[in-house]
Amino acid sequence: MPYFINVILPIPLEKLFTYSISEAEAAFLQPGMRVAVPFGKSKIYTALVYEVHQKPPVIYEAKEIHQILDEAPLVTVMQLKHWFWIADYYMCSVGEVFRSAVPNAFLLESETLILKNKNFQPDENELLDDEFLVFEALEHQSILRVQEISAILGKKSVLPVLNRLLDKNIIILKEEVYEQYKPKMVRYVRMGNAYKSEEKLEELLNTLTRAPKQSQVVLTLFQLQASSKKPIKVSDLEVASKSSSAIIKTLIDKAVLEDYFIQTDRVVYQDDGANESLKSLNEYQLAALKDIKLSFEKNLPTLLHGVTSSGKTEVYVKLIEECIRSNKQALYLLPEIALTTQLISRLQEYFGEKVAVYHSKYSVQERVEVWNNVLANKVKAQIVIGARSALFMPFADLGLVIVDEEHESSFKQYDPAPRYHARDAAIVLGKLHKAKILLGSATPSVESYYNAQTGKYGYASILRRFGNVLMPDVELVDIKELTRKKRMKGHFSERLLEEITESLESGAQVILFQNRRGYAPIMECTTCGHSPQCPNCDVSLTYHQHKKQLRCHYCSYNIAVPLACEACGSSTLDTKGFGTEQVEQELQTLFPEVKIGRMDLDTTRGKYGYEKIITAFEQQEIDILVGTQMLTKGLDFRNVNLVGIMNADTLLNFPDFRAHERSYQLLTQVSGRAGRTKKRGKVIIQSYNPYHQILKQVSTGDYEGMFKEQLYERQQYKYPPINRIIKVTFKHKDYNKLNEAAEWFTQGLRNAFGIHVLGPEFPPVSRIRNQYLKHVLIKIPNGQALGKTKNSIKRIEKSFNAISQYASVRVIYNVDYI
DNA sequence: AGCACGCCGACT
DNA sequence: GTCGGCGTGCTC
Repeated sequence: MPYFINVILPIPLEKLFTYSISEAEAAFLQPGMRVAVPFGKSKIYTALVYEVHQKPPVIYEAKEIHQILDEAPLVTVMQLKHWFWIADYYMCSVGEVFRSAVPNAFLLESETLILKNKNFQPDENELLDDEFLVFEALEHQSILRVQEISAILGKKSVLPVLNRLLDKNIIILKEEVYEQYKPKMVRYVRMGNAYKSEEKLEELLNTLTRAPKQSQVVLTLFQLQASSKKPIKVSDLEVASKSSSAIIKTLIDKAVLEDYFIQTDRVVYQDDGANESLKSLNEYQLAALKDIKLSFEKNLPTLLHGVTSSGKTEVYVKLIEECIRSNKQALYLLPEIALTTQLISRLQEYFGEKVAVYHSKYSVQERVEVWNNVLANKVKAQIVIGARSALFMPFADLGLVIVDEEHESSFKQYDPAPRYHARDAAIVLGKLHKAKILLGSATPSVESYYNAQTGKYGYASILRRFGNVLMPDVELVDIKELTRKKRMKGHFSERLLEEITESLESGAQVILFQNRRGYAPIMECTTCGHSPQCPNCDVSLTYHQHKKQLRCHYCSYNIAVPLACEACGSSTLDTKGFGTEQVEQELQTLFPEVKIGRMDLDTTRGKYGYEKIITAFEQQEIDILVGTQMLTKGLDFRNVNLVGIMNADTLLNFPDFRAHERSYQLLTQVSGRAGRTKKRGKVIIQSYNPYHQILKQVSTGDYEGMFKEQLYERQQYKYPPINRIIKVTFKHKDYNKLNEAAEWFTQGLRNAFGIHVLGPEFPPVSRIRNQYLKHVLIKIPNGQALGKTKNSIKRIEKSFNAISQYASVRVIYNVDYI
């Protein structure tokens, strides 16, 4: 009786693939185990077993699997269920979910190796030049990679040569699969077998009298062994004996010492014994906690609306504590940029090594370790804290899901697929596990607040700051008037400068917010009006003074700053607009004595770039910190009492229906950085339009007002949360083909959904990396069945792809587009 | 998505 | 004449 498995491959194809297996393999394999399978003509992929069965495929012959990679399932059945939900809801393949859900190290791929055929002696004279080169290389090195052959021959196309050699029986090809994950081994040392007895040892020490360094090492090893029974690390021995690795190596070579390896975990928690007990909650936190629990009893996901600095984290900690007490796992999701050492070490103080961190800056191996620990339901990974991808951990028994900064748009993955919203996917995950779900924010998204109002979510709030610190005093400054009267110093109003001076004099720190990096977004010739453009994208190049470059923020194209206008040749180049670099520079001119730091994408590269700036600011080595929206998240600086927003208008005028909501959130969050201790903080918002409703709502902390207004507008224009939206993007390098294709597809959509289809339209940046883009928005009324709608869209796509000239146009779906 | 196959222009 | 450009179709 034949056996088969259906597997998930990490590729963007809708279907599962069927492979044949032996009876023994069928008895062994379970859903969630990995197998290596041949795919296409030459590739071997890692696939995940979805089901084992006995139904032979009808229209094709199933290939055999290459090998089994796991002894036990790596992925749980619950996860598979969750993956299928994500694939279905966000309109992508399960394979794509698979690809982004597991650590990269689990997805080994094959590499073609070229080996010499030892059973065959060719006549060298019959070989062509390039064939001989490869043959000769194989005489020296028995295994070659395709890439190496390409280097030997000095050309790219090696396949024809390899095929000829293959025909002549000179070489054999081998697909090698390799595990990327190697457990970390620590090297230990002990005495060699020959020297275990005391007399031998004495003999040894006598022979070593002329090698004092070596005998020192041996003696130190004895001391170390005497003081502790534990194995001795080579590195420890080296330090303790004040010797070098060369000396130890000599001893190992002489078999006096012997080294050996033990596997260890890379992620080591340093317990400094400062297990701080949880601060007791104040009355407002307690009240919120009570409300949360009431709503948990009704099995509702619950929104915790707590103003900035109200102590939401303490409430989370209480809930986590209860969760782990009942021996369940907890998931704590945060936006990437809020995952600071500050917060992690705080949690580790409470929960010690039970906390596992999972995010993109961790190495492949570290991620594998967290994965394995969660899968085995180990105590040391009972609490997983991480950015959005942490929700893909293989939880065995999840009891609590917390999504902090719930409103953050970075929870939505933009590229590549799956374009999921971590908050919503986490809610679904939580429901699968029957876990408690808490969303927290100082400025909830309109969606979540709406859900709380309509009873889909429970609701709890903390509307006081911790320790009764007052909300900051927000002052709006009209820079339109001031600019007209020429009373601005660069981009600073007098009011802002006054406040900065005052703050610095009182020894406090200042944060300045400008949501644009670089020096100026545009460089322009004042003679002819020409501005340098990116050759690959439809944008002006941004001027970065620090590096004396013009850069494209979309494709990283860059050139040196030109001395003269490339269009008319005049040297009248000027800049338009301003970014963080310029703010920093002006500030330095205005306050020459003051230390200024800048925090944006350009200064936070590298694993610890971000940390360094934050630490410097914390330790008050920096007086004024200029930055982009990176500043907004979860940073807790005690000594900041002034926050300045250089220009609120770029935010407000962003062409998107969420621009106002987002401005409110961003401005409120930045403002929240001011005055976190006793003294009341001050916020200055500069704007050309200080009478804007949103700015007023920010200054009075009127969330409710903002929400009502936004909801009204969304109702009027049929946007979320009233309707769902799916954004369809078309992408192609040929402008005309893209237009035609988008038009064709949209017509199909209009036939199906009528007026609920908007577009096609070019986005503000209509070409990126030489690919033109066009968007279509589909609004789906609440009553309309989502599944059916998606099916109709997929049907339209099918007939679209059947038109050969359109087939090369990429179609990208973004469900619940943000 | 890869990757092979196949058909066309530009160079040793 | 080959090399490599990319358009097309397929993957159990």
